[in-house]
Amino acid sequence: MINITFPDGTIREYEEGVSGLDIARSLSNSLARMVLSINVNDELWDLTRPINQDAAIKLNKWEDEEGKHAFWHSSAHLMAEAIELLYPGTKFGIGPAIENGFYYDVDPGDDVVITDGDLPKIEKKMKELVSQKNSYQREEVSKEEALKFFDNKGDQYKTELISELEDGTISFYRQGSFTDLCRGPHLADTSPIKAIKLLSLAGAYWRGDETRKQLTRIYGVSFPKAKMLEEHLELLEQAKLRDHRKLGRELELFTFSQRVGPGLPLWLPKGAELRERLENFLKKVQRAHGYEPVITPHIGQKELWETSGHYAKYGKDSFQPINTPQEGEEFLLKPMNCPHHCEIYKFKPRSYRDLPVRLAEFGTVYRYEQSGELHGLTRVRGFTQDDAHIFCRPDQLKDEFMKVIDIILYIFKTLDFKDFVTQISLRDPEDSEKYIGTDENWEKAETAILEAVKAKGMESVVVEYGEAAFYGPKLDFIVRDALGRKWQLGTIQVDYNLPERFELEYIGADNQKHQPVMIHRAPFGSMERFVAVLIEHTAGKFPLWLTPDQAVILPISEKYHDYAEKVSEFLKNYDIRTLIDGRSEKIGKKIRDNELKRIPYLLIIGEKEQESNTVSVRRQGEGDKGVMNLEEFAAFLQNEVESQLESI
RNA sequence: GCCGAUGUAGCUCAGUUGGUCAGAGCAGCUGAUUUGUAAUCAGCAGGUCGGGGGUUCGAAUCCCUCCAUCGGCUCCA
Repeated sequence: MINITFPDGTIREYEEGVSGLDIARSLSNSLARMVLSINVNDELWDLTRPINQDAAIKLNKWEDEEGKHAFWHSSAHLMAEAIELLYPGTKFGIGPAIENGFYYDVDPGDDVVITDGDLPKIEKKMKELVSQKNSYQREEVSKEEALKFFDNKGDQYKTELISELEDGTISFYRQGSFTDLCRGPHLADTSPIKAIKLLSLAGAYWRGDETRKQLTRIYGVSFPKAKMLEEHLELLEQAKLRDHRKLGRELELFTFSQRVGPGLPLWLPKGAELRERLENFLKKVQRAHGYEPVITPHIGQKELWETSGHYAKYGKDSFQPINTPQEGEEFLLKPMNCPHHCEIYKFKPRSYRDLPVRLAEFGTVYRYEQSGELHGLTRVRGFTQDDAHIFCRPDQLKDEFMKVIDIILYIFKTLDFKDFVTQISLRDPEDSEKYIGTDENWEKAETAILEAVKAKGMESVVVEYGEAAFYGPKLDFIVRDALGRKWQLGTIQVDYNLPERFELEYIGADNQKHQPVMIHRAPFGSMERFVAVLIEHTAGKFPLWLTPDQAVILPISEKYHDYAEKVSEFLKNYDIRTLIDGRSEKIGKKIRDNELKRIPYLLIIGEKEQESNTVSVRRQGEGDKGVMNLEEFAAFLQNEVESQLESI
């Protein structure tokens, strides 16, 4: 007999060789039906794998990540089986469970192309296979056997994977006619997989390497209940309604023009209004934190970026130099603002007493992103960074870094961004070629970030190696869009390299020259990306202080149209933007209902209101706020905006 | 850049196997209506069917090519 310890601490005795499924059955039949995988001493196991010693276990159901993982991983194998039957000779890459479903990378051979239209066929085959209730069987194999098996099959992808594994750690899983190299765990059999949907198809380089073959990646999702699939698909549909590209057009915030060029957004009046409100908000915050605004041109001599090191690294893949009538003269559209700001720092000798110098600019930059990378407003070729560079003494670095963290957290809080991830991006220790600067400088910069983050008590921060900028490590703030894709917004980067390259200095208390440290930072990241994510987070219902049109004026008949115009003009003086409902408006547009719903205030005017120089105020979703004269309303609204900002 | 898909009026979409297939709704314009809030009525106007080539007696429909967009991959200063 062996002792099995449950998560709640209770211990029960079982026969040696008992399986997770046996244990679940011993507790209740319904549990046995719902359980999908098991943790044995914190290792993920199959339910059917025998337990031969005392162990602490946890049974994983659908609700547990580990349960879902096994479910989707098994679904991936099932899909592979279906594909192998439909496309004999297909070779398989990897097929993992992912956050929302699973995929498998397959190589059906050079003459075979799998397209969207084939997905239903594969789906159907999978469902057939499910009904066979094949079990997933684990088998430990030697490296030699494993290599031989896939060599016979001619699957070079699997043999490549196996050759990197250590003998004695290799296992196969079989279900039906399909055998895969796999660590597991898997479901006991296919029967729980009740609902399957293959979602999309994409090319994916083998092992993520651009120089290697591109396999066909098939994405799918599966569920234990048909209803759950329906709900999942419904959720995806809902998310599409919040897509910033759709709302951006509907709300008339921004557009693109093929004639202007891909990735070059055109901000429409309302979008520009929204953006301006955001910029003003940030300017106010920055003023309070000792930042000084600067303005620099959109181009600069190529030499600037040769000095910074950017040209050597990105020159070929950038917008190419601008030539002038002067032979040999070359300018670049600026892909970043740092060199310009460095030159501003150098404008005059700096004393240690002057530091930190914080130079801020909404700087528009141009980067030639790969065509396939462009994405609405989140990835564009011309965008405006809410950029600033802080030049400080080494002893001020940690404190300055922490202050920037405060600003970013404040802004995220203000805009109600709760679901963000913070990530420390360090260099890849294996690949020093990718980075400029000395090891010593990198050490210092990385240590500074780690210390600042620690001092801030940021616990959930993730450390990623190889994600650093080529000139320095950074702390990134990452937010998800409507469809769950991650986008980096705020960023803070520590840089010892540019100060060196630009020979920045200050005179210390010892009357000697010293080199300042530079912090690059952008709380929004870029106005474009930030607005995109903001649109998706708010579904186009912006907070009052940001919303482009804060009130809609409704004259109940044409007679009051002139008065409506007057009200609108009056409120403009208070920075309150209004729309006039067009039903009674001879010239003008009728406001669509869904648009009207997004405007927070409704001002109704009729005879009574016109005579008394007032408006009847309604707040969307809250009802009547009473009759107010125009000054009162302006004050009321401004008050609301203030209190909204203060309550943050 | 790579893989797959898509591209018909400002927007959302119909257009079966190539032969009145250039259509509808919304938006727009012109009249009428004057309404205290999820679509007032009538009429008009809108498109080299993404661009260019080709096949055909005939192409929105088939083929080639370029462009843009979408889903991914790679990239992301």
